[in-house]
Order: sequence, then C-alpha cells, then structure tokens
Amino acid sequence: MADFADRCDCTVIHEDVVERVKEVMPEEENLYDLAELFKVFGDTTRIKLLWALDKEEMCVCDLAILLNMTQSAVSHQLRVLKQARLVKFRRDGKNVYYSLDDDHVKLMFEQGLLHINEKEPK
Amino acid sequence: MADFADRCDCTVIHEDVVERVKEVMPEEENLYDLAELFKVFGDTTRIKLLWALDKEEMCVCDLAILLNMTQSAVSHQLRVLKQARLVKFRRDGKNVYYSLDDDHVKLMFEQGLLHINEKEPK
DNA sequence: TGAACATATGAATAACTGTACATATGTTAT
DNA sequence: ATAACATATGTACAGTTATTCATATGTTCA
Repeated sequence: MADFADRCDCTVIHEDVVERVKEVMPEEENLYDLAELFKVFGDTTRIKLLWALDKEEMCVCDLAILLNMTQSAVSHQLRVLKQARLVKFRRDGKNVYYSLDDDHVKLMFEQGLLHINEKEPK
Repeated sequence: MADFADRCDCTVIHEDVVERVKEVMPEEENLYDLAELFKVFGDTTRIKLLWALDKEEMCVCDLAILLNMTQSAVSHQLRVLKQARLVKFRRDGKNVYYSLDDDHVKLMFEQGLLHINEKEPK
C-alpha cells in the first residue's frame, strides 16, 4: 500500500493510478540488476570491446591495439565484462583469448541503434 | 591502418584479426551515442521511471510517491529521460504528465532480464 | 492580485568510475 | 633458473553523477 501522507494533493485523486502501476513494477532486486547490466553497456570502451568480441575472439593486447588503449585499461574493463557474465575467456600459452558469452547483447545494441537513428535529427 | 608500433609482439601474428574486426566496427560517433543511451538505463531510478511510464502516463508528484523520492529528484531524472528522447510530456493545468516515447525500451529491458535470469545462479 | 499547488532548475556535495602508472602473477623458451 | 612476454591487479586521481536543499517558474482559483 502506498504512503500518501503529506505529499502532493493531486495524488489523492491519482491514488488508483499509483496502485495500478505499483502492481506491475518488477522486484526491486531485478530492477537493480537490470540497471547494473546497463551500466556495463554505458561506456564506449566496453561497447567497443563487446562489439569486437562479438565479431571474433581476441586476446588482450590485440584489443588494446584495436581500441588504441593501454593493456591495463583493457584488462580492467574486461574484468567488468567478466563479472557481468558477458564474456568468456580461455588461456592459450601466454595469451588469454576473450569472446562474447551472451546472445542478447547484439539484439540490445540493435534496439539501441534503432532508437538513436529514429530520433536522430537532434 | 592499425598502428602496430612498439606494442605486444603477438599482434604481429594477429594483425589480420585486428584488421578484420576494425572493418566491422561501427562509427565512433554511433558507439558513443549508444553508450550514452545505455548510460541513461544504467540507473535504478530511471529504470523505474521508464517501467512505470511504459505502463501508464503519470504526473511528477505521483512518480515521486510511487518511487518514494523527492519531487526534485524525480524531476531531475525526468529531464535526463527527456534529453534522451525516451519520454514525452503534456501539461494539464498544474500537472505535467509524462509518458514513454520509445518502442524499443521494453524490448531492451526484456533482453536485459533474459540475460540476468540466464546467468542467475551467481 | 495573491495564495496555494505543481514542476523545474541552480548549486553543493558525497559517492562512484575510468584511466594511467607501477608492479605482481603466470607462461614459455633458452 | 632466468629472461622476455602477456595479462592481472592495487593505488591514485581526475572527471562524472545522483541526490538534497533552496528557490524560481508556471498554473489555478478565490
């Protein structure tokens, strides 16, 4: 039950609306996880990494070259992607090869680009 | 052409890989915009707002009640959603009613939840 | 016109985040 | 074992961000 104490008056009228919406809101935990996931996508470097790894398996130093970044920076960001379960990796000698470990990433990116292009004309 | 100067040796071997991937990478600008969009999704408050507004049009103070937040905080976040062209609004008397202005949001959220639930068992 | 309500906005602050630098760990070959 | 390479990680720091508080703007009604 919502708490309508000492707030806007208009909400008394809209009480039913708030209740209706409240019922369809997902679990707090799921919303938190969802935000955490999108946070991972909210960085150009990580977007690039995911895009690259969706195309082909690559080792860290190659990714560093591709993105023109420090090996350290790439490694740090790969850790974030690892924690989010978005990439997997295998060791082969001195190299560690990363690749995409998610089927939804591409679809989400595509939807994102759709939004961007639709609203394009600033 | 990639710059392979004074970097890892292994990249000399992988030069073709880097070149191949480089060719399929989207425009820098698109990737930036994409990250910006996801950044908007990367916050629990905004996720909640979008979810609520996807269900029903609501005014600011109702949203504040629903999310148990300050009117000011909600207003600030709605501004972010406005700038990202994710919500639209109409004034009716003293109230301003916001609603979702994007067809892709829901699909992206669903994909996100799919990922989360798939990888669930921590 | 002025009072009350609803929303927007500016400023300040605490918390968070991405990168660079230095260094540690892990692997191979000699 | 040791040197060289590849990757990971700890620390520090600059830049960003979400919220709060105070206040301004906009709207209605008496």
